[in-house]
Amino acid sequence: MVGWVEDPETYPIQPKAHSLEFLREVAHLRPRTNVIGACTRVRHTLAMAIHRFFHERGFVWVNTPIITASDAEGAGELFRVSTLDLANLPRTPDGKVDFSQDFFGKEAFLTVSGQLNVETYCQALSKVYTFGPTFRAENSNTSRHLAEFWMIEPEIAFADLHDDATLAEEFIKFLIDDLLTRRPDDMAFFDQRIEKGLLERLRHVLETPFRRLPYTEGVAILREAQGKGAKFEFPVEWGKDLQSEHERYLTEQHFRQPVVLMNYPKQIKAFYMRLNDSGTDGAPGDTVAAMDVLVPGIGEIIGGSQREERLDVLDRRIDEMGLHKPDYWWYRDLRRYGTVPHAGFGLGFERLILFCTGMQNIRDVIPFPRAPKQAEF
RNA sequence: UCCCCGAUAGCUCAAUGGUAGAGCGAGCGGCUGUUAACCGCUAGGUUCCUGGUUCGAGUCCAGGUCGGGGAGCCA
Repeated sequence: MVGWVEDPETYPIQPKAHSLEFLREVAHLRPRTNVIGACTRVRHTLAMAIHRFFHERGFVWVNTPIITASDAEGAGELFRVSTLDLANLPRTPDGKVDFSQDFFGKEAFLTVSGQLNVETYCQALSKVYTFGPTFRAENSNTSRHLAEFWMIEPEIAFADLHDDATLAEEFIKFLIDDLLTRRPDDMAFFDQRIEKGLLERLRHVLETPFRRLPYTEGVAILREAQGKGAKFEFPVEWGKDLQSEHERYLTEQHFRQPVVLMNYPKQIKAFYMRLNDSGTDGAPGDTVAAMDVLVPGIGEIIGGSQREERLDVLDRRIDEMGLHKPDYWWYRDLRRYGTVPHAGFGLGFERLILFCTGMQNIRDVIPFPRAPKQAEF
């Protein structure tokens, strides 16, 4: 140890319990505390395990770009990347900002997902994944959202939705098992101080097969539960997305185990998800091969799908959703020049850490959280 | 962005509209084979900001800022 605390009167970290809220305000000093230290080691261990899981199975890590010119998924607000002088913006004749004079010669943003990019490498290398930072400019003020977070997105060729679900289940179980084996000290700490019963919860996930069921059946179960007196704030109706309370009822009350919900109504899912045959799983309307993995205590932790490989169907979906087809020219090319069925999913790294540690606030499991009005350190 | 709650000493929190306190921490001294120990003394405050009501505001009112919980969006 070098040096002394120059003024003990003002040194904020004391030999006593501090609130996590307070420690967030001293993010440059909080790594010296036991909780943040444990979170940081667990984060590292999980990151290593993620790479090992994929590497051992022949996946190739693809570094997708952080700066992108396409709002690929249409998912969420984007952070703009620009070198234009904000005080003196170049204008086109009709008064709009002239982005042709910007650094990239067009509008550019921070990525919201590496998925569309990683699909291009999936078409060549079969088993690939991304693991890197992702950005959402949404004004989300919750304990589960960050403006900058890390995401894991595997993509596998010659695979359908069930292959995807199997990969997701093996992935989650591998990570939990690896973490319990390599960090028993930190995990005992979390079990004792952060969430009583954490180890039991994780072992239960490890030992229980994930329950797969169609969205349509999930809706039926929820409506039946309502008939028996279960109260939900939001209505349960086929064709609407399930609310957090519905997802948590299924995984925490009804099944008491991880649940993979599959085959959602097409109108609530993204354009690139593969259209199912009409009536799949007895659905009253058209569905797509999408899945959400729900776990007790967190709710949705993984979202994935089989991708639409048929160009004519893909084009119809792009039109239906009012998207601008020319923006997706290279994504469509993947179908024009030979393609294979493929599938993948996305997992928020910090949400995984919450799930594995019992920590409550996502801002405590990333070293320097970025959120609305928060970028101090 | 919406709903609810909050902001007072370094930290965690008290304070019927009437002199701002405690515990912990800190400094000094004492005691003690201590383990988040004990005793005494001392220092430490623009009560988040702006405005308003009032003889008088930490307290009541309005607006704002920031934080927490929940929701939406989603990962």
